[in-house]
Amino acid sequence: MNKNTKEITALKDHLAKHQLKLTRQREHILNVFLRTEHVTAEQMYRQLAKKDPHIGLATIYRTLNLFCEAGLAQARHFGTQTQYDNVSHKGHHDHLICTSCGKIVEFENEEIERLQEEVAHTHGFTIQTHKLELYGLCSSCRH
Amino acid sequence: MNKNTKEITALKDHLAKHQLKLTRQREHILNVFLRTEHVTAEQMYRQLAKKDPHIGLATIYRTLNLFCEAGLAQARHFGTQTQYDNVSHKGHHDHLICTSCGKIVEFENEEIERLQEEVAHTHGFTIQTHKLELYGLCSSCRH
DNA sequence: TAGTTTATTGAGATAGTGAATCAATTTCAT
DNA sequence: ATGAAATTGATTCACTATCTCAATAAACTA
Repeated sequence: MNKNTKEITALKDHLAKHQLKLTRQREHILNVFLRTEHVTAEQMYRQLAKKDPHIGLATIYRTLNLFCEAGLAQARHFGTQTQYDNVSHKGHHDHLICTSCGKIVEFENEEIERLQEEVAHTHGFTIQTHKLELYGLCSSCRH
Repeated sequence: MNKNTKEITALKDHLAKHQLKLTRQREHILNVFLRTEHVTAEQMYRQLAKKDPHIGLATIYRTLNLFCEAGLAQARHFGTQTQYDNVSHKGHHDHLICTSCGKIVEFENEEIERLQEEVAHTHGFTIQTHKLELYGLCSSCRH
């Protein structure tokens, strides 16, 4: 336990700044969330529904959105669903997604990030966040 | 007129290859679609609903998906909606999106594309397509 | 600690997007 | 022109995510 101290502190900071409260549910959802890489609200709900007393679906949605605002999670629209990525323990990362088997590989590339800043600057934009997804075939699916 | 000849031909090719038919609706939707950069099915529907006889919403969805399969359009999940981008007259392009006013600026960057290939290669992936979106504030919204 | 204020929760209702259904219609090869 | 096959459009349906609101819980104050 308590590799999560840092994240719980980050959450508490955010809550304090916005006059929000630390609830049993929020803490519970955070603990489960920190153990995953990518998760949908629905998956999270099923994961938590086993416990008793269980947590309502609306609360899962609200809390995952809260995590996004607190910088602990990042929402990613993937097909028809929204995936919430855990970005607390590692910096921002981008994704390589296999269109055949669905495998997701994360990566980071300083040079690409730098070029993004450059592009944004030439168009007068200040970047807040970005999303880069590469779709293709992984080595096993290419045969 | 008929800068669109090329695209209509591309559509006809696709239809022929898949035993599909060229209908008044498909032609009509294509003509309107080619005049736009980004559009949702709903926007397209309202755009076309003025005409008489008007075109059903289901047909819009089906046809925009058809355009994607034919390589004339590209679907992009933006928040809860799906935007269809016109990619017929220009190559693939990426987006700068203002989180305040919603303005979308397109850009292309050879160097970034090259680095993407590089990253994919080191992970054993073969890229089919990609999506790069930079979110931030445009010059007017930054004040 | 008890009391009070304020945010949160959960169950269900609601909104919205996109796809499925199917009878009527249109396309297109013959 | 004819007929097989695809398409259309109105509607229904499935699904995701948000909203509503009474009941509850958190956190501040005395």
